Amino acid sequence: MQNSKTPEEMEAAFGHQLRDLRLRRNIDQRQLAEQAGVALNSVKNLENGRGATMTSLVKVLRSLGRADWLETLAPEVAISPMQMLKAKQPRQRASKTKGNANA
Amino acid sequence: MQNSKTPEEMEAAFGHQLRDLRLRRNIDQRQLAEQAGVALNSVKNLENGRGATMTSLVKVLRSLGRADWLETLAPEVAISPMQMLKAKQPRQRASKTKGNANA
DNA sequence: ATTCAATGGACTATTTTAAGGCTATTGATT
DNA sequence: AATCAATAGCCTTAAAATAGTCCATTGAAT
Repeated sequence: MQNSKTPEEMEAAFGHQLRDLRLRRNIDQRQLAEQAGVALNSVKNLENGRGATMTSLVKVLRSLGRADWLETLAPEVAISPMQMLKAKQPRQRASKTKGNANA
Repeated sequence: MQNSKTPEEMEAAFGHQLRDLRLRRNIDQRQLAEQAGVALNSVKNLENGRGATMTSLVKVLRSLGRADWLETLAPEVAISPMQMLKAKQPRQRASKTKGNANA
């Protein structure tokens, strides 16, 4: 069963989490905006899910000390040190073979 | 020690993770764009860290089946059922008291 | 080695967000 | 209950992202 939230709702819910993080640090939007190097309006937009850019998000997360979260998206595949040697990765592509890696 | 990556680098690194997710599903950028309901360019921008909106990000994550990730940002604070009763939450604010919640 | 599709990059027009300021609410503190 | 700062919301301008198209590059399959 999928998540039935609309993208708008998801953005708003996400904004709530951002606000929680900020409130736990007990700083106000203005302070966060200053520290992050974005406009106060950008913080408002983020927290209220009214539209924002990745750049603003990254800067704000950084300022909140949660930049590490951005690295938790892709479940890393552990590879052996031996494989590591040949594992250069210049521009992978999706292949045409019938079998899908995972659904 | 903080993460020394610049916001640009972080965005690029994040884009890589997005691409990995897509490749594991073995779909190409065009397919992902269609499914997500965004332009091919938006997917390119996301994966290459060339600037994107929250909206595009949310739509793409949704399409990749990783919308749940968006809910993992704020480490939820478990509160007792008793406290739960008084825990309505209409518009919290940062307070002025000297003690910071956490650094 | 050749073929061909997937990706990167550029360009233009349009839409959206950032930034900065200003006012109205509202919550926390007194 | 009165005060005052934190937040929401709107406005304008500049900057940035979206959408659509085209072409060059390159990886994968033959």
